[in-house]
Amino acid sequence: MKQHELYVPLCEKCSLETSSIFKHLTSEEVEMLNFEKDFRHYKRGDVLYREGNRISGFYCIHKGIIKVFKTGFDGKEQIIRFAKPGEIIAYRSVLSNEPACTSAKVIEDCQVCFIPTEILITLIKSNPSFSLELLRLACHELGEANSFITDIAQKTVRERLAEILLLLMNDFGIDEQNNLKISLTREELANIVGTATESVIRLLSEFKSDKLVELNGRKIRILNKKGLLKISNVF
Amino acid sequence: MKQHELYVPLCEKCSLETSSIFKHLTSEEVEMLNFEKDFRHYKRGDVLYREGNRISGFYCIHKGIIKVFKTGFDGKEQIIRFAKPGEIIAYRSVLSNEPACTSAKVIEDCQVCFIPTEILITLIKSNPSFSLELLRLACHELGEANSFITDIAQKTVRERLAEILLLLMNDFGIDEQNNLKISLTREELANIVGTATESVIRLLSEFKSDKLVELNGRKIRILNKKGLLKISNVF
DNA sequence: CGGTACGTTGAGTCATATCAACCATAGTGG
DNA sequence: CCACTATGGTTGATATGACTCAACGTACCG
Repeated sequence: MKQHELYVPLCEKCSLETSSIFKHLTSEEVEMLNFEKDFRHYKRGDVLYREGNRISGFYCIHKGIIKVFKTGFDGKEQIIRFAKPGEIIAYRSVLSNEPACTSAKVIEDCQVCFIPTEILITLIKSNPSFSLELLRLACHELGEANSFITDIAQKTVRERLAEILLLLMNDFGIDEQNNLKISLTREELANIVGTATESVIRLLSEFKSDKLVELNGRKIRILNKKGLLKISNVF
Repeated sequence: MKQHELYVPLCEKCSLETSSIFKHLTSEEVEMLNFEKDFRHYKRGDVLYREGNRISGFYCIHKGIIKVFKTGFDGKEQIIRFAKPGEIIAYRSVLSNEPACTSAKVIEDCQVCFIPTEILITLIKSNPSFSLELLRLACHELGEANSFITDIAQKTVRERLAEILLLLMNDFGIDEQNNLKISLTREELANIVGTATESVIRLLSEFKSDKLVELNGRKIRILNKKGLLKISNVF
């Protein structure tokens, strides 16, 4: 633990790099954040919090990737979103004053800052620009949720899978060989799309036959973006 | 128009009755609202705004019911939520600074107050309690959206229909004969559940055979709440 | 080496969508 | 007043997308 303290990232630097919601804080407020926050490390598979928990603060991702999901009736996960560096999670439960309605699990080893509820409330009360920024964020996420609802309700699994591949490409990028940078199990893919693992596998290999993607274990190389776009019916 | 001015509801009274997000405003702020807002009437079928529009303010419902929906790829509506007296719509687009991602149409004749964007921003900047209230609202809606996503992704149409009936019962209430107070076409029901009109019709008549509901045109009488609850797999 | 987690494929089933026809109702215009 | 049209509701027949179940391969790990 001790040795980590040296590496604790400074919020002022961090927010410059990530253009995060903290960009409008005064230097005193940033200092307070630096002082009050708790820097933590997590490994793939670690759980940050679980549905039903009361949470005493929110998390700002500094490094790594986290999946935020809900557990359905029969125990099946539904992935709601991912959080990557610069993004925050668990603020929803904290602000709506409800127990967490999602769980958060590490996909890629993480470094995160934990910021207690009181600090969040203090900032909201003292800095209107920060409030507005948070509101924008929440409203933006709400818009994305609405689109997702419409997609799941109306599109076929095939369309959704194509769309998700493109979305992952936009959100996490691709390497030099056009491989998706984010690495997910087939089950996780299924849990985003909202389908069975087997269906994802079958559709992926269809996409492969159609020269839309190339598969190497969990590596997915995007060969034909336009083709996927066409299948996904996004406009 | 002139004659309506007499009937313009006062925000101070309104917010007492509906315990709306405006409850923490100062009396000067309420006065400003009263002065700046525009009181409007709409009839069933009227459209308040459409997807893609830039909106110059948000609406607070005083009377009536509005459906908020997205239009999918093939023109099919997906109902995202309803708004009833005391609730506000379109604040999402205004705050996230994006064009509307939904449309809003009147289900039951409406009286609404239209409040310009500037006023909203002014209030957020000047009154932190109001910001917090708005944040709570947005976060709460986000939580509901997340549940809805999980439901649509994982439950059968049958389960969802049962769930929606109960939800409509909670949100809009029932009359003395246990009839749902809200009156929707079969198509609208389908567009909430995310299914085909014919499927809703068939399932409703199954529910009827199973003595769970009684049907009289658009009137739906809830006969067996526990039965529906069991089908819906809500816990 | 056995165990565990993940990936793949095949076969069979079922829920749900689609297509088509038909009825009821109400509003419209000539 | 009647034909006309539009809208909503219902039912039946048929097609099929997607799920489930089951078996098996692969790889990594202690």
